[in-house]
Amino acid sequence: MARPKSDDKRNAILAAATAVFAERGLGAPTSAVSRAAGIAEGTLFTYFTTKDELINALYREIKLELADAMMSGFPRKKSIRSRMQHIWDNYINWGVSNPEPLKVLTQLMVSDIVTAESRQAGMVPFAEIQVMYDAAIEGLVFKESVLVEFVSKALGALAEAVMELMVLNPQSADTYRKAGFEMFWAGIARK
Amino acid sequence: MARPKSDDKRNAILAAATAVFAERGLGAPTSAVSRAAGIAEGTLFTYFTTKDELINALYREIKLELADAMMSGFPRKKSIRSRMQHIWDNYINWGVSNPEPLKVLTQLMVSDIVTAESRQAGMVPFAEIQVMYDAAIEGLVFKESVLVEFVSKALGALAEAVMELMVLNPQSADTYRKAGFEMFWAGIARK
Amino acid sequence: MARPKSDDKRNAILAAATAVFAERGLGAPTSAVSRAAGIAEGTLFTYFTTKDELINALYREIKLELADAMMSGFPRKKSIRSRMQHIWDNYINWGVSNPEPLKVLTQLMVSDIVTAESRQAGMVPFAEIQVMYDAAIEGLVFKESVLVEFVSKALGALAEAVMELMVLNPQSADTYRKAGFEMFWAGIARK
Amino acid sequence: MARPKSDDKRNAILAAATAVFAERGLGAPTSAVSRAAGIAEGTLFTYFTTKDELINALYREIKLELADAMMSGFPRKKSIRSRMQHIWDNYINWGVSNPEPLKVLTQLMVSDIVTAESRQAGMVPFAEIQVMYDAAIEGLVFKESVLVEFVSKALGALAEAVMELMVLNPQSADTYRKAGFEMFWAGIARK
DNA sequence: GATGAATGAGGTTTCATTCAT
DNA sequence: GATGAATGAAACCTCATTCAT
Repeated sequence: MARPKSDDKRNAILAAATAVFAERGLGAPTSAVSRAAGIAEGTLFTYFTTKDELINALYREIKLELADAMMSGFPRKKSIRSRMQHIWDNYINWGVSNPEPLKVLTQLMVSDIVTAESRQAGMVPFAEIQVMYDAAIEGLVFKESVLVEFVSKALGALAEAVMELMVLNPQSADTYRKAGFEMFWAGIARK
Repeated sequence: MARPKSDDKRNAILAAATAVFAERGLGAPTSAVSRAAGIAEGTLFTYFTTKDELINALYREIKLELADAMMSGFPRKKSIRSRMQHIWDNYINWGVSNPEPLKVLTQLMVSDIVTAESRQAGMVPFAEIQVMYDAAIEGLVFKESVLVEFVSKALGALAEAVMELMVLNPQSADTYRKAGFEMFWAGIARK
Repeated sequence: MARPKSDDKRNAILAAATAVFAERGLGAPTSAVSRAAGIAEGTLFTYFTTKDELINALYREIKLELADAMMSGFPRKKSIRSRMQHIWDNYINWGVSNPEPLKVLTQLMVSDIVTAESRQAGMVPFAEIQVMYDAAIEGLVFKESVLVEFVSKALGALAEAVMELMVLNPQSADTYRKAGFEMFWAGIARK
Repeated sequence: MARPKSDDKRNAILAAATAVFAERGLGAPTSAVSRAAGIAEGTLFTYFTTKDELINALYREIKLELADAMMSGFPRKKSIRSRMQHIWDNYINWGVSNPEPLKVLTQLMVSDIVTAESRQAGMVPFAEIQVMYDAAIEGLVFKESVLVEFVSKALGALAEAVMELMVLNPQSADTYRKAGFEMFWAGIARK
């Protein structure tokens, strides 16, 4: 089935789903999504044959947006630490300015509805970051015991923790952001 | 006095709920839980008036088990680092040997069904750990910029990340565990 | 099965049922009745094998109370009109001072749960009134076209109407009561 | 524009509800209603969001039909007595030829499910009758002690009583009908 | 393609009744 | 006899999905 007519409509559905799922959880009815998108209940299903498919598409979409945000202005020529800091800052900034996608992503990450394929696909746009990790390991920038998958996992976990704290205590936001990155870098970097 | 409400049955329901929710998510039907517990559909509701109440009770229950696991053999007399390490190791061990409660807890933590009261109650058994954090900050063991809430959040986030990696790559389990704690400690400790 | 031990308990159940059904309708759960009666859920069923049986017993009970109230001080020696007036007044008084039984009775009268037998039984205590009606017809006190069953039905219908109005507009209570009886008597009596 | 919500279907549901509730009481399951209406269980809820709403709609519907029946051919130019007689006869005729709506209406009238708003709405189509009552009182056709609300209440109560008797003893139907109206009129009219 | 009424399986919860204690 | 936990059949209602318009 070729791509349906209107990309606008598809995007409206994805945006609506983000808002609705953020507020009511993934269990929210598709009717709420279509209403928020300003389309008929049935129309949703010409763009996504199934609620599960919508959820998987949403996962990939948010991951893509996140990757975009993290890579925008990526300082390819600067030091590993600078690049790392760039990723960290952009991630945090994105999360803080996009609380709904962040909240949905959090739920998506622990949901069984998201398939292995979608998770795979969600990692693709982060390829460049992976490449950097590998280079950093090969270039002896990271401790020898550190494994690539640990780097990204730790960064993600710490960033999420920091974002949650920032939301709870906005006045300490900068302290959290700095402490988080320091912990990350001290745990990764050689010496 | 008729049959008393049995704690065994209550526990059976909680155990069944853990297994069912771990496999099918919090959206799993209560009928699946009662079937798994070996009781009639209606019986579940003499122990928990509502599905939401069951979920909240389950949250508190798992938190309690986790606290038990983390505090068992807690070396009150040893150094902060040792005590920290103890908590870290026990948390990781508990998670690895209790994958179902861990999975359910992960979902519970991002679910709107768990009330603020339950979250409050879930923190009570961790009071001793909080006390230790405070002492460590006052005793200048932690960096001056570190805030208490950051300590626990970071520990939790890193531990979860490490556990996930351990499940995915069991052969690197020890490397992850060690790297995780090192990152945590380096990010927290003075000097 | 012989009459169970405690008549007190049986009466407590009946009284509780009156209160509960008056407030929540006949659809109210038996558990609410037993709670109001201060007994265990199961105990109710040693006194009434079935909810339907309880309801039928309640119907007969209320009818009996009503008959008692209506016949107390019945002026057997006075004129038909006086005796009629007595019945009318006592009915109205009973209804006004016993709103709960009245409300339940109203529901009982249109409910399919009350069997033909119960309705039959409910009429027995009113036998003396029936006798009076017959005598009045034979004695040419009533119009020749008036049929006995019409007399009692009309009295009941008008009395209920009057009671409802009295509850709505207590300040016109006496006007209603008087107008009601006048209508009844003028419609029944010869000349 | 998809299938429009059909009035036919709405009416079918209302008709089915009348039949089902007449036979089994207001406690009858909605599934019985939808089955009788020849629609799916869920469809009922696209027309009435709630069972209570269905019941309230049914109340207003029956009241409307009744008003229609009572006012058809209303002799606006004739005497008060003639108009009163018209209303009486039409009410009785409607009740006798529509036993199911009558039975349901009887239950509806004592049910707590019917809201104050619905009762208010149910009175609207009877406005013209009210106007006539007022005129009759002002024009000194009624006794001075008679209050408007008593007129309608008494008429309703007597008519219902008469209808019940007619159903029980069809061969005395005319006697009841006549006696009923005479009682009503004698109780109301001056002289 | 868009619409939204129709569908019916399935979900949570209630409740009359039973029966172990 | 009294108790109240246990039972499981409904009950009402929701919702993903289909399909007539």
